[in-house]
Amino acid sequence: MSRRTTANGTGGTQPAAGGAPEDESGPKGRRSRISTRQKLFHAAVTLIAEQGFSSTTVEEIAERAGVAKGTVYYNFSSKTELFEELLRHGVGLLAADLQQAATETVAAGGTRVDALDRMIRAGLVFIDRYPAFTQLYVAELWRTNRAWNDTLLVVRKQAVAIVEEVLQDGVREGELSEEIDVPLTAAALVGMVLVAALDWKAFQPERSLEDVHAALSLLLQGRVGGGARLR
Amino acid sequence: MSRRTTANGTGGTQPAAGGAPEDESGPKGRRSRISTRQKLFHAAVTLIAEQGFSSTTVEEIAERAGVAKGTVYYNFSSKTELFEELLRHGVGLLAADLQQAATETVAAGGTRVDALDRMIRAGLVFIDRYPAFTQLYVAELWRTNRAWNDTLLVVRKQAVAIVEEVLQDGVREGELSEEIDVPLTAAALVGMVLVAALDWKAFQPERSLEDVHAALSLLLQGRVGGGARLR
DNA sequence: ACGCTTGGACTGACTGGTCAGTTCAAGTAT
DNA sequence: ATACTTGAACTGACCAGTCAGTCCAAGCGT
Repeated sequence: MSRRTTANGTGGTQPAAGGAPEDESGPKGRRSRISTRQKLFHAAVTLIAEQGFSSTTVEEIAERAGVAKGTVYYNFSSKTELFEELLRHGVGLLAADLQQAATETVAAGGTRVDALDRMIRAGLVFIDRYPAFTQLYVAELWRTNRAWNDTLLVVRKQAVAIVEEVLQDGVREGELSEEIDVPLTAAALVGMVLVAALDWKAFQPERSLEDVHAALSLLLQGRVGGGARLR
Repeated sequence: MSRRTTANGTGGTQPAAGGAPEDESGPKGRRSRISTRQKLFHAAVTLIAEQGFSSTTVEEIAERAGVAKGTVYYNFSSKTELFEELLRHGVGLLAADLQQAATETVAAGGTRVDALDRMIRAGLVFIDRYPAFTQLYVAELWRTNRAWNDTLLVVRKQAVAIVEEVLQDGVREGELSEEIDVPLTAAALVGMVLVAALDWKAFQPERSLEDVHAALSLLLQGRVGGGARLR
C-alpha cells in the first residue's frame, strides 16, 4: 500500500505538448508536479524523435529534463505510459488546430478546397512548431506489435477524421468530384503534408513555410500541369 | 586477428530484398552463403518493421531465419551492418523499378505526367510486395543521431532524384508549370504515395491496388475539384 | 514566532534481467 | 581440404523499474 506512483491526479490538459520551446517560468520556487511533467514531455519527445523509443533510456530523459530517474516513475507509471500520454497530448493539439482552420474557413464563406488549403497550412505550422513530435509520430504509426498500438490508432483516427469530414462535405455539396475516394484521398493528403514538411525540416530547413505551403497548394489545386495551360 | 566476419565477398546485388514472400526452393542441399543472407534479410526486415531496430534481437532474427546466431555474425560483422545492407539493397530495387517506369513511359511517347502516374503505380507495386521494408524505411528516415544516418541519406537521394528528374524534364519542356518547386513537389509526391500505401496496407487491406492508384492519379492530375467541373 | 508534524515531490543507489558480440569445438557438404 | 554452419557457453555493458530515505512548504498548537 502507501505509495502508488500512478499519479493521474492532475487530470489531463497540461499546456506544453512536448516540443514547445517555452521558457519555464511557472510558480517559481514551488515544486509543481505539472511543470515537472511538462519538462519530461519536452525531454522525451526530442530524444525519442532522435533515437526512437527503445534506444532512449529513462535516465536520458530524466537527465535532459533536469530531474532524477525516480521522478519519472513518480510522475508516470512506466516509460510506455509517459510515451502514450505524449502521443495523446500532441495529437490533441494538432486536431484542435486542424478543426479550427476548417471551421473558420467554412464559416467565413470559403470553399472546401480553401478549407483544405488552410488545413495544410495549419499542419505545416504545427510541424514547424513541434517537429520532433511529428517525426516520432510518423516513425511509430505503422508499426505493429507495440504496446501503444491502440493509443496510436485512436489518435490517428482523431486527426484523419477531420480531413475526411471536409472531403465528405465537399463531395456532398458537389464541390468535389464524386469520383474521389474519401479515406484514401485523406490519407494521401495527410501524407503529402507530413512528408513534405519533414523533408523540409530535415533537408532544406532554410526554406520558408510559405514556400512549402505554395508547393503543396499547387498540388492540391491541380495546377502542376501546364504553366500556360498547354493542351 | 584471424576471423574477420566482414563478409562482403559476394559484392552486392542479391536477388531477394527482404520482404519477398518467395518460397525457399533454391539449390536444395547446397548451402550457399547467398541464400543464408537472403533468409536473414527477410527475417530482419519483417521483425524490424514490426518492432523497430533496437527492440529486435539478433537471436530473434536468427531464429526466424532458421539459422544459428553464430551464422549471423559469420555473414555480417554486426547487427547494424546487416541493417545497412538491407537498406541499400531494398532501395536499390525500388530505384530500379521507378527508373524503368519513367524511362519506358517516355520512350513510348507518354507525357511526363503519364510517367509520374506510372511511377506512382510502380511505387505501389513495390510497397505491395515489400510492405515491411517500406514501413521500416519511413520509420527511420527522419531520425537523427543514428549509426546508419549516412546510409539513409544516400539511399534516399537515390530514390527521390528519379522523381525530381522527371519533374525537371517536365518543366524544361513546358509540360509542367514553371511555378513548381521541384524538390518540394517531389517530396510531396513521394509522401503521398508512401503514406497512402501504408494506410492502405494497415487500415484497409481489402482495397485493391487499382483503387489506391486511381485515388492518387486523381490527385496528381488535379481532378479532385468539380465532378462536372462546376464553376 | 517557534518547535513539531504531515505529506507531496523528489532522489539515486541498487536489483534483476536482457542482449550484442565473442569464442570455439564439432559437424556437414563439396 | 575448404567453406560454411551449428549451438552453446560466456562476458560485459546497459537498462527498466524499485524503494528507503531526503527535502521542504504549509499547517498547527503553544
